[in-house]
Amino acid sequence: MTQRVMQEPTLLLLTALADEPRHGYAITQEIRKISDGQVTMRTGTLYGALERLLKQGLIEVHREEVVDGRLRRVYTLSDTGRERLEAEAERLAATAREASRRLGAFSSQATGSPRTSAATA
Amino acid sequence: MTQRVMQEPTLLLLTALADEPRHGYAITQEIRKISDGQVTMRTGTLYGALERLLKQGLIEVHREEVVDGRLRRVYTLSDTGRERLEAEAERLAATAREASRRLGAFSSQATGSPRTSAATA
DNA sequence: TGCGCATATGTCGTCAGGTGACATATGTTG
DNA sequence: CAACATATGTCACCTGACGACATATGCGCA
Repeated sequence: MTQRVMQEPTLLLLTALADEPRHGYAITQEIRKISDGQVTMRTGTLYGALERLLKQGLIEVHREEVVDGRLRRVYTLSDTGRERLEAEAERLAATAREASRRLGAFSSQATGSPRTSAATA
Repeated sequence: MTQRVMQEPTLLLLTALADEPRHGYAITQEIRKISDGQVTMRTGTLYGALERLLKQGLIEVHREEVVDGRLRRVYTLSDTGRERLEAEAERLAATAREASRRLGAFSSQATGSPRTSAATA
């Protein structure tokens, strides 16, 4: 099946829906909070992603409410989305761990020249 | 500077160079190992990424050797690349942690197998 | 009264980066 | 000698993120 690896903005979006349902604008605010102010999801990314994730069944429309005469859609994680987010988070953590481990492994042997010394040129 | 967030294949590539210098094909094999057999980096991604990362100064040509009459380039992480990888790994870990935390917060009220119990009104 | 800002949803063109298919060449093994 | 691992490389295509723009309401304040 080899599905494409989820990108971070998408992952942040799903994370923003992990604890409770939210509507679009609230999601952008939540993402800013999650990323400690580092990531501002533009509406172009947001609404495109929402549509895509709906189609993929990772999120669902929790309810629709009318506020000030305008339709507001509140989204929620689907069961599939929840499972997927769990898997992605785990995989991401593993990748990050491995990167840190290797970086640490290197710095521990300090400036040791790589085993394979210059073999011609 | 608002640089684009690094994608996972790129991060895996840098990780594959974190402990010791490697040439292209060795990198793909290492990535497979790192990802526990889940990610196979195609040559299209690989050589494109290598060129890009060279241009960005995140990796360097460690040495060039001639094997079987063919040029083989061995790449290594630059100091910048090492710092960048550290930062990315940290950020990734934080994101993954936050996702898990929120998922956990939710599942604490609905622990057990993810049932399709649509309690959502 | 109206100006700017936060809130709020949405569209569209552009672009970076990843994917998959293809090309090419040597060494090894059955 | 066929098939496969090793090895480097190109290219067209597509997805998804980005940035700019459009639009509309409520609210504070000058």
